[in-house]
Amino acid sequence: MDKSYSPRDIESRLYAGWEAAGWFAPAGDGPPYAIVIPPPNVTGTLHMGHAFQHTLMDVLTRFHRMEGDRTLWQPGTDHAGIATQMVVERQLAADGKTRHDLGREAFVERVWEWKEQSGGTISRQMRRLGASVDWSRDRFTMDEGLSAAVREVFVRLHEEGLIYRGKRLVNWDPVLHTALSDLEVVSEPEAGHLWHLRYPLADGSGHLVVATTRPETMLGDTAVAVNPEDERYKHLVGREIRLPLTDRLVPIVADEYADPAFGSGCVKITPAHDFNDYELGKRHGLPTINVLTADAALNDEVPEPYRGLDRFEARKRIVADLEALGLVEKIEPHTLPVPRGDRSGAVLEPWLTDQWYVRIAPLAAPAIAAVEDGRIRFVPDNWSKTYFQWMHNIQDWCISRQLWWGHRIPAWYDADGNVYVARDEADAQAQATAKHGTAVALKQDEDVLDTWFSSALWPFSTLGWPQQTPELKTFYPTSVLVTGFDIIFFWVARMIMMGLKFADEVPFREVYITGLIRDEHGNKMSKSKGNIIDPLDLIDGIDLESLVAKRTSGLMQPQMKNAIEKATRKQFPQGIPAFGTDAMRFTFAALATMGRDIRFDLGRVEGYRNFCNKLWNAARYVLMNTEEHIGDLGAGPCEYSVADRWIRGRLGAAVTAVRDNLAAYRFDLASQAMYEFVWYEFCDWYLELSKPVLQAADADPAARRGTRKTLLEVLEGTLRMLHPLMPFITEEIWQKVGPLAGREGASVMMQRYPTVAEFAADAEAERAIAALQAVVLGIRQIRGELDVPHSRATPLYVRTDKAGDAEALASLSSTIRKVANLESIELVETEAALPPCAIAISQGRTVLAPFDRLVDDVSAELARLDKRRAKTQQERDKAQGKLANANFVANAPESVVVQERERVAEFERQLAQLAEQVRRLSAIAPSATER
RNA sequence: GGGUGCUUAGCUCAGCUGGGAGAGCGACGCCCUUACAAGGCGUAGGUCGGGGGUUCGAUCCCCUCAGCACCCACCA
Repeated sequence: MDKSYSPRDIESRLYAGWEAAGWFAPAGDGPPYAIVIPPPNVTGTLHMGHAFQHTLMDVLTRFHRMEGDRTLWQPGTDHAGIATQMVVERQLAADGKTRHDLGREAFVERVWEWKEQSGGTISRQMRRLGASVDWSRDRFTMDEGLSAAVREVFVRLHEEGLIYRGKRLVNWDPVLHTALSDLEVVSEPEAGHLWHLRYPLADGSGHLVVATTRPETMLGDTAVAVNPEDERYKHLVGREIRLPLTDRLVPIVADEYADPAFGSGCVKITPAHDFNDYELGKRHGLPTINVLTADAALNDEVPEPYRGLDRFEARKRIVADLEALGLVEKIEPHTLPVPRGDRSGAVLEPWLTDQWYVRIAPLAAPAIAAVEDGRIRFVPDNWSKTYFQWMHNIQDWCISRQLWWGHRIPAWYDADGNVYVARDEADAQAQATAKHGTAVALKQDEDVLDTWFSSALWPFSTLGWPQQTPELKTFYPTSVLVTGFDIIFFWVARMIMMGLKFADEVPFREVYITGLIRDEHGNKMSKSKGNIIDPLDLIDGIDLESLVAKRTSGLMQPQMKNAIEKATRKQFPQGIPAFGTDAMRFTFAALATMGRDIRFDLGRVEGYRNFCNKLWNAARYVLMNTEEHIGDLGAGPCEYSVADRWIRGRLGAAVTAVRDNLAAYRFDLASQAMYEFVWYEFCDWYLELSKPVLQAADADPAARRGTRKTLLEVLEGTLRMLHPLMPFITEEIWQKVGPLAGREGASVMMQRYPTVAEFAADAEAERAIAALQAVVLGIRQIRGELDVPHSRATPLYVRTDKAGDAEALASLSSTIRKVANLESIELVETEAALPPCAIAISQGRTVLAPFDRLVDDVSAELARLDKRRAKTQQERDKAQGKLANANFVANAPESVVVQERERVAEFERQLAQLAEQVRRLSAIAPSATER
């Protein structure tokens, strides 16, 4: 093995082997365990959020596979309607073309081509992550099977009256030319104005002042509203306004919607272009006058001079014209929420169009109940509140999109405008023929469905629904969904509704909501901020120039380039080193704390890269000490030392901790348990304790065999424990260690996950090693604080009050001497007869080393002792203070009081010892004490 | 307006049902001890955001204030 771990050479080789062997597919007859992947955009690339979530899903998948579960991680991709269509349209735009130049059929063909061309990227990247998805079951939302599921659901919902078509006000994107659902609207406050306009009364007796942020919509006004309780205007209700710039007379209506405290208390009402006005218009039977085109320019409903003007152009013109007429009272600056499309960024318009909707309340009720009664559990639980809040206020879902890329709505129209919803055209034709008594020409609806419509079916459509496939029976409901909070409404809620409706069961038992990966300053990672880190660059590394180029190319706002370049050069002066997949995965797991966003810290990755290296070198040590002796292992009896028995038990404890934490989705604590066991117990202690046995010339062969066996078995068990988090390095090492440890099988990934039964605790060994550790830590502390090198050997005296220490230390004395570099170790009853010593005190034990063997000057030791004294005194005073409180003694549980008393006694003992020590040392160096 | 988080060491974060404040990175000192300098050993550093309450006892429970972040709603 090489001296340091280099992930590059091994990772892709190992993955290819696993995949070729078919080990990612569900196997065996254990209990089913299934996760469906949140399908990434088929034309997308992997970002940090994917890498994070995929890591966690893979940890769960690999763990359950090793448990013997029939484990399926279902992969697939999403057609991502708008996003994908936009990409291809942008490509066309580069050639100066639009999709209309190609026509629908050719355009869709072109998108399929792009999908074929770029669709493999995300799969390749997932392979680099080690994701053990069952590629043989890879699905795409526009596969024929999944498309059939979409049509089936649409038709059934329509049959039940849960899908309807209607002319309603929708969020219209005038750039993309499509309707959007409420969820696709992002409203941010933006600076604007409030125009106070004078609307003359029809009888010429004066005017009302209305305040508006959208003066251009006035041409579509059909009323002015005042509050019914507003004394100022009560008498005007029912009278009319002469709408400026038009000839129209509009009524003054009374409605609660008008807030007397806002502006003048009068509101202009434009039912065709405002959601609130639309509702008000319905209440009052007002006409709706649509004054906008699909491009959000003024249409022919408005007076001639304004026709064809863009909405913002029209705004200027109308305000100017009103000003000329003396009808503008004042203009105030005003901050208002501006609705924009989440993809296009265009300012949206409420616009009257025919759209398809899902009547959602009947679907929402059972979905709410499923979470309320615990059939679905959110982790962390507080996300269920978010879910409930949205579900209780849910609005009908606009599912039609005026796009070309997506599932075409399965509805056909005849010449009379009758609609036939059907699974296919033949069925629609049959319906039409029945109605008309003869075959008629039909035309399919031009619209496609919202991408999330097909995503909502993902947990069962990928398993073959509506066929009752064996996979569906086995793996539905799936075990857990791992996803981000940002798509709880878009996706999670809708899967629950559709799953309950069509698969008769919840789609998953648990929903683990991950935090969002942010940069080191807590900012969202985004291309435009230039703070993106490509997960593959963490794995393979990247030099500074390439990183800068990557971050500054293709920017939407080129003026950001310099700032981004500067920040990047400052943050990564050396670029990013190659950390390897396992280090990155371990980092994600370690950062996966509950309910919190994650600031991605490169320092952590480096730390876990070092951890990989540590494991690698520990394995080197084990192999160096066992490989040549493998034949001897079975050649005679084995004798297991205290340390051997201890480390087995410690591994068992770590396994328990990992299992418990994985069950609770505490990936952070699971990774911590792994880290601490490997580094602090296995490497720092056990490997050191094994050296005296293996290296001493006179060691007992049986003891050597015991230690060699333990090294192999504990390392092998450790590799299995680590494998779900660090698949590559564990596999690489296991290929050598597994067979030596007597394991059969071709891969660690197909081994059983370790159990506590394999690595049982040994209380006696724990006690003995605790004594050993106390002694070793004592002399280390003395040497460390006195700046004495480890190489300076010394005799050591130990005084102990702990039962069993004497035997333990006696039996371990040669080991301790070697590990701590001691000339001798001797148990003493009293310190009186000892030479002047440096001292280290721990609970119940005192370690002493003749200080003249360590340092020349006693003052250093006296300074040490004084620091210790101050610290100990502080602790004692604190404990004593508690006991001085009569209420504490009276009310606290007996055990707590006893514990506190014992602490005081222990501190007193230590203080006395320190004082005695000072006295003795001062005797040889009086000058030092008189300082 | 409604809701949800967060505030603990210089930085990034743990801290389970209230009883002696932890880790990683960074800092400092010593050590090239034949698995590992991507290492070993040791040390320093915190009034747990402020205030109040409950309690014998609060980082933890309650109230309140401040700051930060996010989600939903959207008074023209």
